[in-house]
Amino acid sequence: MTHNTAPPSDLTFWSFVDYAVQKAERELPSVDAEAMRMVLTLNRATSMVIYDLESSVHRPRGLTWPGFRVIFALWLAGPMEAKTTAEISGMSRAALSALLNTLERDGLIVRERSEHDRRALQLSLTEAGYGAILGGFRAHNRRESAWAEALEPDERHELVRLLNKLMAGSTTARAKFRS
Amino acid sequence: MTHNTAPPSDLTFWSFVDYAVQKAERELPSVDAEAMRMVLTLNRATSMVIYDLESSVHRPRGLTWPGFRVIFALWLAGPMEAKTTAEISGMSRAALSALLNTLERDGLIVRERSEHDRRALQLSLTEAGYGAILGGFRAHNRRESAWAEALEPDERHELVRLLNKLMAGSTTARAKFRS
DNA sequence: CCCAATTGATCAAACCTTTGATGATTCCGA
DNA sequence: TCGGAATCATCAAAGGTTTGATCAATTGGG
Repeated sequence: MTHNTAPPSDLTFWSFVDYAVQKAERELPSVDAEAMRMVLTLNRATSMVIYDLESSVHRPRGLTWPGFRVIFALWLAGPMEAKTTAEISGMSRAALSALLNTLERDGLIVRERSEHDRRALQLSLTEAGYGAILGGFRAHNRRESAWAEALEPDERHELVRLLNKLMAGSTTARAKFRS
Repeated sequence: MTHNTAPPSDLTFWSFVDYAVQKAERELPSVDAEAMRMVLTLNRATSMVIYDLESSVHRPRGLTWPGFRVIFALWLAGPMEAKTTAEISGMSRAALSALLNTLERDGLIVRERSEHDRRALQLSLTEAGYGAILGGFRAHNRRESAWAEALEPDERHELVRLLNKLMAGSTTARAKFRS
């Protein structure tokens, strides 16, 4: 990889993946270019979707994306232990702890000590929490629909299948998981 | 959606998407369940991959994931204006500004005023910056390979195609973009 | 029964991100 | 040419994330 290559003048968000993969392939013969392309593309597509959902739906309603995920999980699955909430919403216990401070301060959730294990925390939504999710989720799902329309129904299924297969492979890949 | 449903006792990271989609479909007939499943799955798969890359490759080497992305872009495309760096690495100009403070303090990049436009900032890697990326990228790409092995080659291509089609649809979806 | 190991939660420090405001430069039309 | 508008970067405040440490409650082997 040369040190002082000038960037192509038309380098843009859309062209960067192709540019990066081609250049890496050219200059580093040992690189796994297809894997690189897959991870780059996956990362970009997801951050576009999430940024859109967060900035157009949730922030205007006073929720962050992580905050929404937690309220959403509690809405769907009902009151549960904080440990479970952390696991199913894909965050560490420490991150949830910090996030709960905001949600509790805003009156959306309630923290209670569990009865059978006084170390554990029981989480539940307040009425305000239900209110926050009721309006928010419809708008959220409408935007999900708008995104999904880019694909044909069978393409959506195939995308989900491939993503699930990718995740299932994490065991083989010996991936590191959130603790 | 009932208020006090008890969560199934076996609710886990892996079962949550199915559980959420089925329950939402059952209780909210108007929901677009397939769109919901697609976005949930996309989000999970990506955060697993990124978490693994960041925690197993980059943090042990002293880089965060956003830090890696910026160094990576500068390594591939050479010195460029900060505005371009922000765009191709998918972050806002303000976020890059904050990130550059860390990278500059750690001696990985150099900030210089552009000559033809004294508002603009020219970014380039230091020798330490090159050093950081050289070792890091190989380890990074090896983990990308490990993830990619979960799919057959044609499945990888199909996944990339579908993700690109999804992103291309963002115009139709009138998605909100990072400014 | 008791103490060491484990588990659940929080804290602390460092970092990155968002939105909105502020300053400095440059551009462009009257 | 002059002055308002657009552009580039940074700052400020509020939030969420990470890793590693700390503290309390519970569990289990001797």
